[in-house]
Order: sequence, then C-alpha cells, then structure tokens
Amino acid sequence: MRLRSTLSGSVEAVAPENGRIGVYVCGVTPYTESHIGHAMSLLVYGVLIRYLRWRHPGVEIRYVSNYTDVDDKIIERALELGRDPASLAQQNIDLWEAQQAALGILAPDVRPRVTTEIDAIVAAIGRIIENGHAYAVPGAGVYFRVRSLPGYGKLSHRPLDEMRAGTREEPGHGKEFPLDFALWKAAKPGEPTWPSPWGPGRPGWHIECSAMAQRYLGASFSVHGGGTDLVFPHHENEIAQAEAVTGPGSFARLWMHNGMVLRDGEKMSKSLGNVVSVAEALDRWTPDALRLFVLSKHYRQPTNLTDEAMAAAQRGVDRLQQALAEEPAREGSPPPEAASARARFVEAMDDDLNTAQALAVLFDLARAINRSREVGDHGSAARATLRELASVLGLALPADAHADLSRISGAELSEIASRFDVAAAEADAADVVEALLAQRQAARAERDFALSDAIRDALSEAGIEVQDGPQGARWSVRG
RNA sequence: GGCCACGUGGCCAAGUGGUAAGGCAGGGGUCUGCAAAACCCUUAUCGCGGGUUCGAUUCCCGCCGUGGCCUCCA
Repeated sequence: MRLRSTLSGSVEAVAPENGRIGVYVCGVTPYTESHIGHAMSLLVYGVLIRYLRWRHPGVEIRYVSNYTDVDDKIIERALELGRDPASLAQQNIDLWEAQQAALGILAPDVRPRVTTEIDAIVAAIGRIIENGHAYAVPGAGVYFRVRSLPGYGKLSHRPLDEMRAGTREEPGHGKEFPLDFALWKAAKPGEPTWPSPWGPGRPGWHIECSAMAQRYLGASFSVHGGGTDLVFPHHENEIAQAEAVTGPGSFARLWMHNGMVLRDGEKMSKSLGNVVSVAEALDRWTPDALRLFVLSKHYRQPTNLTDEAMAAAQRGVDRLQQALAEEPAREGSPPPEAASARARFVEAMDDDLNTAQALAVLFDLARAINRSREVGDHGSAARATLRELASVLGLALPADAHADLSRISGAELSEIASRFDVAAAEADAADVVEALLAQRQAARAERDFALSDAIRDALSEAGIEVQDGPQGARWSVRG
C-alpha cells in the first residue's frame, strides 16, 4: 500500500524495514482524560495496522505507541490536585485503555512509557552528546544543538533561520541558540527525578519518542504517525535526535499525519469549552457510529464533529447492520458486486488509506445484499465479504447492537406492560418486550389494529422500535 | 506576518485532463392493515477571476473564504 509522507510530500510505498513493517504512533500525555481527537487519531492508525495485517498476512507488523507519562503538564496538574504525578498518569492511562477497548480501537503491540524507559532515554542522550549534537548546561540540563544538524527543518519544511523569527529567547537557561530544546531537564524541588550523568532530572519532551521508537523498532522503521499538530516541533525534533544517534537518513521512512477533529467548526480547546471527552462520546454515540464518522473522510483532512454528522453516521451504521441481519431464505448465486468488492476495497485502501472510498464499497455491498434478499436469495457469500471488510475497518456491526435495553427505563416498560395487561413480573426487560409483542400479534390476528398500534406507539415512546416483517415482528432500541 | 492544507448537490464526503463514488436528508413509487425497514426512480458542471489545453472541477497565477502549524497539543 501507499501513503502520503509528510517528509517527502509525495505518496510512497509502505515497505518493510529490517524484515518487518514497524509503525510508531505518538500516544497521549495522560495529564487528563482523553478526548475525541485522541480517539480519532489512534482509531485511524489502528485501521492502518488492521489493514496491513489483512493485506500482508505473512509480514510481521509491529505496532508501537507510547505514553509520555512524565511531563510538565502532568506535574502541574498533579500539583493542583495535590496528588502524586505517577498515580495521576496511571489513572488516566487505565481510563483511556478501557475507553479504547470500548471504542474497538486496536491495541498496540508495545506501549512503552517514559518512566520505564529512562535507561534507553539516558543512553540516547549520552550518544547525542558524544556525537556533538547536544551539550550539558550545569543546573539546567541537556540541550540539543539544533544548528549542528544540517537537515533540521526537513519534515516541517521550514528553514532554520525562518523558524528563529517567531521564537522568543529564554534567558537564563544557558541555551546556545533559541531553538535548542531540552533533552534532559535538571531536577526541581518536588518533581519526579531520575539519576543521570548530568545530574538528577527527567527527560525533556521529544527524546522519549525517538528513544523508544528505536528501541522497539530499530534504528530505521517503516512508518511514524501522529497528529498534524505534532509535525513541529515534536516530530522534527524526533528526527534530529534519532539522526544524532544513528546517523542521517535513519529513523522513520515515512511520516504520516492525521488531521484534527473540530467541534462545530472550531478546534477543541479548554478555553472554548468545546472539548468532547471520550466518556461523553461513548455516552452519546455508538462506537461504530464514531468509527464510521471518522472513516468517512480522508484521515489527513480536519474533521468536523457535529450532532448532525453523528446522526448521519449512526444511520449509516444501521444500514450496514440491516444488510447483515440474518433472515432465512434460500441460497442463491452471489450478487456480482461481491466479486469486485474485495478488489475495489483493496484499491481504495492501498491508495493512501482512502477509507471514505472503502466505505462506499461496503455500502454498495449492503445494497447488493438487500437487493438479492428482495428476490429471495440469502446472499451469504456477499454477507461474509461485507462482514470481513467491515472488520478490517474495525466496524463491529454486532448482531445485537439494538438489543441493549439497559438504557430503557424499566419503570416505563413495566407501566406499559400493565397498561396492556401483560404480566411484567419477568425480571428480564427483553421478556417484557417479547410479551408485549405477543400481545400485539394476537391483536393483529384479530385485526384489532387500534390495540396493536397503541402497543407499538407505546414502545416507540419508550425508545423501542417495532418492525413487522415476513417472519413476524422485530424490535430494536433506537440509537 | 510566515509555512501548509482545504473550498464538490440541502448536509457530510470521495474522485478524475474528456461533464462527478458513497452516506444522510428531501420528493415520487413498490411492499405493508398502517407504519418501519428494504428495493426502484429522482436532486451537482465542482468558491470567484484569469491562463495553459482540442478539452479543466481536475494543471498554473491571482483573489476571496475556512482550517491547521509557527508556544503545549492526537
């Protein structure tokens, strides 16, 4: 497959390095709970990995994504809350991992953290100093010597002198040059510290990623990803650090960046108060709807989260689910669309992860299945293809997606049951619904449509939709 | 101010030098006791102005607009 690389600006083939395809993606700094933008990012890279594994079954795909669990913000936040930075980070990581699982986001093979990789980081800094690309400033720490590296700025495509313009001097830190950045920060009172040849302290921001990426993927690897907001300075600095250790041209072959999630047209930010947390998203929308929303546009484009867009995404998911719903019928010849679907899907995904086009293949497949069902064919081959391709995109499309009654009011259901003289003693809400439907079916058999419609309306008001089909009535919880 | 993207039907969103996927919404129809779902039909010349070309939405220039980065950020 091919991906557009931020480094070269062109579309390049994803190729194995050192016998495998290694992918490193910048994870979160767990100083607070994660938001929908973090989820969108990892969701996309998870799809990339799923696709690579599906497309290249014989190739090892190693997926590494980190946690920067020591950093200014974590320390600052912990201080505000009067608690230990480590436990704060751990709490947010635990929450985030549970949420990722709920969202169906593929877990990385390795999730390194700064606090458990200090040895690798210290070793990397040592090499950078040895190679003349960094210098220690007593009492301040270690700085990377940006001007010593000729290629600095090649990722963000900005010459060094141009970047200098917007930079403010930081007096008192002993920097040789304003753009030099910290590899190691000398210990301050009350902060977590580790010993080092340059005195106690902690790693600066960028070094952890290059050190951990090279530790788990080697000096050079296939793909490095992250949000487009990380291009500068984070990824630029990662390249500089890595090349200062392993030489020019090492490190990631291809740099991939995803666009930002906007909320109602604006970037999510604390000051605007428009941050949508993962918790809120999970509460309001289904994982598949969020996934469909994210994948319905190209990963590099910014994506605007609106209630309308999410409603549309949910309806789209319903449509795919509907096509997969089992209904007994005879097996017929598979619709012709099924044969070409796989090829079209691969073509789309190979071309810079064009998930929007890939989704179109799924929807075409859904239509083909529904059409064949109209003429009495089961279409199971096409169904299996749809399910397989959907799973590559991480769409769960669970058969029981709309059977979850946990959000339906039990009291309301009991009230409806008693209103229609149905025994509501059943502990299981589903049994109550089934009993009501049986009552309704009896009414329909007697052509008492007033009663049957009243039951349907009552259930609908409670959030349960009833549909009559050839095999009887089916119910589903409104999304 | 500098750098980089983007501007496609009511909304969301792919895409191509030779008049444009898919989803949502709307309209008409089939099916249904009625609905719902599903199926069929139906809605676009691609921000504006130039240029290159036999031909541009697709390439180039300018303008307008939106977003991102340039400081922490997925």
